[in-house]
Amino acid sequence: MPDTPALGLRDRKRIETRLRIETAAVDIVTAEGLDGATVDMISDRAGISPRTFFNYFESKEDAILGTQDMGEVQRAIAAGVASAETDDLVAAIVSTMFQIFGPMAARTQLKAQRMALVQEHPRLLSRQIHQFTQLNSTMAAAVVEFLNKRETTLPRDPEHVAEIAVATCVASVRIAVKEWIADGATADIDSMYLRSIGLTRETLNTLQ
Amino acid sequence: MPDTPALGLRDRKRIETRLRIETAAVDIVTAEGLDGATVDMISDRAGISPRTFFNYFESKEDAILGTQDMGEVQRAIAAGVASAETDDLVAAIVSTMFQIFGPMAARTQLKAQRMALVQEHPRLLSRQIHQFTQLNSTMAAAVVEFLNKRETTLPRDPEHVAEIAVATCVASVRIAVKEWIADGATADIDSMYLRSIGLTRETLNTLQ
DNA sequence: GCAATAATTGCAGAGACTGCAAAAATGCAC
DNA sequence: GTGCATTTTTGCAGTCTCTGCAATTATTGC
Repeated sequence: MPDTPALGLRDRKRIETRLRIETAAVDIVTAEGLDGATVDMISDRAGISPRTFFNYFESKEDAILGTQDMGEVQRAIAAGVASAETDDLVAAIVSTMFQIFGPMAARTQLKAQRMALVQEHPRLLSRQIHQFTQLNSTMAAAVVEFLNKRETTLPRDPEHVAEIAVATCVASVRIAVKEWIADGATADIDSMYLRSIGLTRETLNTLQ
Repeated sequence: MPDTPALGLRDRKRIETRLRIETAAVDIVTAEGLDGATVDMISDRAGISPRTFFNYFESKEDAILGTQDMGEVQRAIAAGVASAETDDLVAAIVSTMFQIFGPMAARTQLKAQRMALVQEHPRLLSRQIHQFTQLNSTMAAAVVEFLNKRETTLPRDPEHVAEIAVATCVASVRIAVKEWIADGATADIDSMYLRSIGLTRETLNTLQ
């Protein structure tokens, strides 16, 4: 780990404010529904002005989803797939996703609450899919790297094959998470991971 | 084909108005960009009041995408997969998609223009993905049917495997279309279909 | 033609979001 | 701690999307 550059008061406050907004957003939407929650209400509970809300988030939906710095996540994903120790592509993709999103998903009440909201409100799901779509190309690029390193015979069309591979794995993670939520969000990350891999394998067998 | 029940003036006008709105929306967005185009401008060109615009479409994006009756499409998809003559699941899914969306996509200038817009504007893409996501469960159900009929050994988890299978095939269709657009939208539907199948096969081989 | 039904419209209003410039908070050098 | 530069917050005015409601107009079946 590189030295944390000793965040000053200004930065710490910013992070804290951001979290306060996210929490307020999720709480109010949980209580009042997606349309019942207004930016005014959220700002009010977070103790900021409505104008400041939009300094932190582009939209109400982003605040609810807690859109984090996607650049950060992108770099983590690329690094994760590239440095995977396995030669198994499915395992490389899925485990990278779990390394990155797993801790987010399972540890805090906020994240669990948020995931439930996403299942409940199609509009949020759509926005989240949009975020993931932006990640897909990064992941696909990392997968092409992966293939370049290990396979002697590359697919004829590595970029496009990589995109489909990513779509497949992402779908299996999404479905494992969906079931995790349906089960009351009790199981641990490892079992989600295993389930996700299992689903992918079964699907491949079925499709072949 | 069942007799068309001889649409009256009222219904014909409605269909025509709907089309005028879609066309106006696509034209103006093409010219002015997604944010440059307002509902007022679109309504104006379509010769209706802004209020009427919202009688036809829930949002600006829907007008641009020309959201058609999804119930119709859902039934067509279910029927298509169920009645596929092949035993090859990938072929069944992909060819059904092409049967339904192919004619839409390739025949008219409007549709081609629309597809270009979707590639260009991430916000539209995510909205469209969202629409497809809603189709996914219908398709997945049809796939489970398909598996029930043909496979002696069902996957342990047919519903979820079906969802992932659908996601995989949809992704390959999406990417084939994307490349079709990139190539200037010149190739025919058959070559898109073959390309889509080919991509899926290559991906499966790579992932196995 | 006439009544029933459906489509269009205007209007008023809520809510999301933006640009701008003033005010407050913070960081840093002295 | 004082003063100055930089950020952050905020208020305000304004645009745009979208909704409910009630009046108006068009289509239909009789």
